[in-house]
Amino acid sequence: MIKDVRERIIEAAKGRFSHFGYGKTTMAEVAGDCHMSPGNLYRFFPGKLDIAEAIATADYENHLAHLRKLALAQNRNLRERLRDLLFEELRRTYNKLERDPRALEMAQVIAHQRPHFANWMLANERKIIVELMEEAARRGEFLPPMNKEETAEMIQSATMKFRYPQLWSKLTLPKLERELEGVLKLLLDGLCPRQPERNEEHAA
Amino acid sequence: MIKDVRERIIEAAKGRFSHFGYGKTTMAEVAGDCHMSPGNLYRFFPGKLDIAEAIATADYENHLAHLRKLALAQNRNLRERLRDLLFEELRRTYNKLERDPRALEMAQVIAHQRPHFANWMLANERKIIVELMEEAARRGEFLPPMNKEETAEMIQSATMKFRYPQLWSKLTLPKLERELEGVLKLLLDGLCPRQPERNEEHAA
DNA sequence: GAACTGAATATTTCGTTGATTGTTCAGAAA
DNA sequence: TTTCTGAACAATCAACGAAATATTCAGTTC
Repeated sequence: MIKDVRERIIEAAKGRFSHFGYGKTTMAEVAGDCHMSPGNLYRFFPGKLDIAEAIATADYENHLAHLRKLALAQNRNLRERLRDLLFEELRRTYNKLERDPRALEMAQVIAHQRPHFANWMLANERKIIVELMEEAARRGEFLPPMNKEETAEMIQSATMKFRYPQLWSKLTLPKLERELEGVLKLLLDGLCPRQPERNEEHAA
Repeated sequence: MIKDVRERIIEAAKGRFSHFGYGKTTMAEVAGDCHMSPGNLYRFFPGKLDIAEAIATADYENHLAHLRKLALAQNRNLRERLRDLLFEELRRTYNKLERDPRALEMAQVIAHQRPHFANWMLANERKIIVELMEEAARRGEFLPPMNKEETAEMIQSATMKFRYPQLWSKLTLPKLERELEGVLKLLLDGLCPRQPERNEEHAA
């Protein structure tokens, strides 16, 4: 049962990080779990943070595949698929933190030290939203003429609150879901019907 | 020229806070500026943080009055007034931070030590959005049947990103405005026309 | 007695130091 | 040659005493 060394390191680190937290885990411990010296870890990863990033990346890519399935589900229409997508993201974040509060520490460390990581996640999800809309167009579901990339960006903007646990301030999952439901309804249906705009001088 | 003592304290503190920052300002200095002893400050404020809160409150109530004017402007319709409102909030936050980076420190201290303060601000603005919609209904502008309180909450949810500079990550004001413009358009017009929903089992 | 002082006290912040831990690398092991 | 070790080094952290500062209050002033 010889696993790839890199994989063994990741497994060991995953166990330590989720048991004791990122900060309280030492490279020596991870190395010890793998029956190797600390120095040897650096042949496989540039540093401790990169181990955490590898763990997060693998986990996230899993999630991403799941999201893509929801976004392209055959038996559901545009609204339903967008809803499934956004709800799933919210639930995953919420449940992960609920089950394992130490996940928050890792998320924060990575977000702080590797700002590009959060951007990369957002870009991935935006791509899925675009695919979702393209698929809808292909199926003949009605969509107003629009720039799909831009629309996806706006959908993300409008649902930003549900991606940052720091903004949730004690709200329970049901309350968050109710709120997301409301935002989504507004995004899909609009507050008021289209009407001729008088002019556009404000945005300059 | 005898000003109310409380007012003089606030003025002195405002000067110190915006010059040197909240953390670098001592009660002794504020007292000195008012030609009084540190102890005397406590006859007018329970503590240092309360002086900061008083400053923020006064400043914010000013802003609020301005927002209300925009929200109820006679010569503009629902869309335009909502737009004016949300843009003004964004611009105010952006400009305040741009002009005076020390404002961020105060905002953060207050938000952290007095969580109710941020909630109070949100509630005030929500109230204005409700008034805006009620006024629109009164003027005969079309609005779909809906709970106005709840709709206002959702509008706030969807524009949360524009209230938290920490989420802006280097975006310039024009870029933020473009983004708010897009979100607003989506909120008002909707992504796709209403259609019968098949069922509602997801939210459970 | 109401307004205020300023020294005393309680709390927080700060800088230093020792210990811990991340990282490197010269060389051993295979 | 490739893989790995472990001691050396550098960066970070935690503890703790000292200084700074917020807050209190017995007493003074008017």
